[in-house]
Amino acid sequence: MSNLQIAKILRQVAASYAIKNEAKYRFQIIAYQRAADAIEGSNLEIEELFKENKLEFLPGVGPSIRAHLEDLLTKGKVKHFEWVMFGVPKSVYPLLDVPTFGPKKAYRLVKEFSLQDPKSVISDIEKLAKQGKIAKLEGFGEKSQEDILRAISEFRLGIGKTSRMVLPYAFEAAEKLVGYLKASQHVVKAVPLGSLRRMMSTVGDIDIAVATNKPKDVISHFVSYPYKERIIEKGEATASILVSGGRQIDLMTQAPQGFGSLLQHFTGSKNHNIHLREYALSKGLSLSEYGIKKKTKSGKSTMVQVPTEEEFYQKLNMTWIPPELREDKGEIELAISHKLPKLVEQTDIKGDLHIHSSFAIDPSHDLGKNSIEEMVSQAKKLKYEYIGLSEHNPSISKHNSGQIYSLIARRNENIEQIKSSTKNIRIFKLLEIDILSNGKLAVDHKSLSILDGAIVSIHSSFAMSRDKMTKRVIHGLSHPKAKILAHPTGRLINQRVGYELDFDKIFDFCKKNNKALEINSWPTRLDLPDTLIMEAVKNNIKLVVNTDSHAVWQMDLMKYGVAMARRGWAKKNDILNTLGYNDFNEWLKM
DNA sequence: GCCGTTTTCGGCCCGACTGTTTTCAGTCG
Repeated sequence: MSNLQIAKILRQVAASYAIKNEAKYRFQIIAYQRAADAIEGSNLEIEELFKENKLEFLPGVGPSIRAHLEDLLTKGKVKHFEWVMFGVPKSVYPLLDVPTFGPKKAYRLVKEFSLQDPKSVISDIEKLAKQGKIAKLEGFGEKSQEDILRAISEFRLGIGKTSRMVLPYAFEAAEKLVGYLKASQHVVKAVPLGSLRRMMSTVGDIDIAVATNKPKDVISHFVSYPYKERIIEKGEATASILVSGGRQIDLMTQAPQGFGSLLQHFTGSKNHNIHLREYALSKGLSLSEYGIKKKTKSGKSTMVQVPTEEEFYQKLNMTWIPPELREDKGEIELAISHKLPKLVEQTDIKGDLHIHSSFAIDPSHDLGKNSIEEMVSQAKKLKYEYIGLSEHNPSISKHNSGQIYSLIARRNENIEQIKSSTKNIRIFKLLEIDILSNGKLAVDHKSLSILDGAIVSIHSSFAMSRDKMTKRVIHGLSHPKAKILAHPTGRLINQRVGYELDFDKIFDFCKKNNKALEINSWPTRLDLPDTLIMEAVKNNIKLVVNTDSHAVWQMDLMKYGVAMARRGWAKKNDILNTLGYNDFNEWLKM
């Protein structure tokens, strides 16, 4: 059962509680929703966590829900869930997927019109709305009837449910909008926040905060955005629009002197904010996007505004928390005790080791677009100390091992020539080598011996059992020259989930044998994912941040890999390519 | 039902916006 399916069931339980007695089950509803959020947002498969007895490490899943999940995954049903859902027509649940429908509205309409069939309930409601029957109900009207019709039609078109954007695309979209907003003279500052600022690997909505003394003017400028499809809502301080492609953009405004609290609020994450606000409450403070409210002895409350985010956290006696950490994974406690780790920064990176040039090595996979010289020259521009050339190995179906050897040797000679005429940068002779389905490398020992090291990776036969795949990878990493496992999960964001690996075993092997895992910066890879980076860091596994560049411009993607490292709480000393040339070279030989 | 830098009991974030309403319910972030 997938994470999404499990989360959906938990949301149905929450909705059922809400339908039965919202007041009575208020906290159960929150608990089930929070558990659903946690499961949906986890990159790790719940089914696997369950098998490994690690469900308890999932925040928001306590003893009760954990026991229910165990029943769900072993028996396929849960007595307690059946009890909660008893009496709620099954036709309520499909409606919950349609925006603007919550448990109350869905239940009300299902009951009012005796709609029993979950398969047809959405079109049944659409028909009723078209017949004007919904507007006649008490509490409904023409406008809500129209809203329902639009929501259903947009739901059918997939608007709002479109796949989440990869980071660079989201940056581009946000930049375009910020540029447009800044054309208004009333905009003092405009900053993209939300998951984009936290550098999540994918971004759903684009959130933008504006500092202004004229919120009304800014909002009317915002909703006149030329690429707008429609206005979702428009108020005194905030507004939301839908742009082409079905993407939502949310805007919040705040006076410049209170902008710090808006930055904090709108950056999130939701769970970070909830935890922070609960902590503040225990100190007698109430937090919101407007500032910090303090109750005085007379019972009145005063509001303190803060212009910067640093001051916001400072007023709570906490260290400022980097946005990448704001996921409620322990950062608040550490900020209170001023013990947050110092995260790795892009300027710490001394070299990029996963570089594909256009050298005619006749590779098994795609060749780079630019020459070795061009890639090296770009590395110099980026102020790197070293670069690793790591084209794919020569195709094994087209060449025998002797031919493979001479292709690699020719590339090495080419590198040597460039080395002799190049100053201020060192070059490693690497290669990205396929781990074949039997675990052997696609290049033999003799060819490996003329390399400084090898990056190994999986590019075929993805559908393998977890056990077999783990053995395959470990076998591939066993050669002394194989030092780095590239894009370890094989995932492609929005395209495929990747293969299954037992990371406990991989970590163990890497630690004992001085191997490193790659954090691949390619926007649709971002692999390792942040949650696994966090695990790796906890286990003291060495990591390398690479771009996997196939062209000069792609070497700028390093920032995304570093962002993932930071989201995984990696410090400078967790990342091997922050080492100077000599130290890195030493490690390669280990 | 979850959770712990005042707590293993007793709390539980805070607000915007819309539609249908003369004061609020529902949904959303």
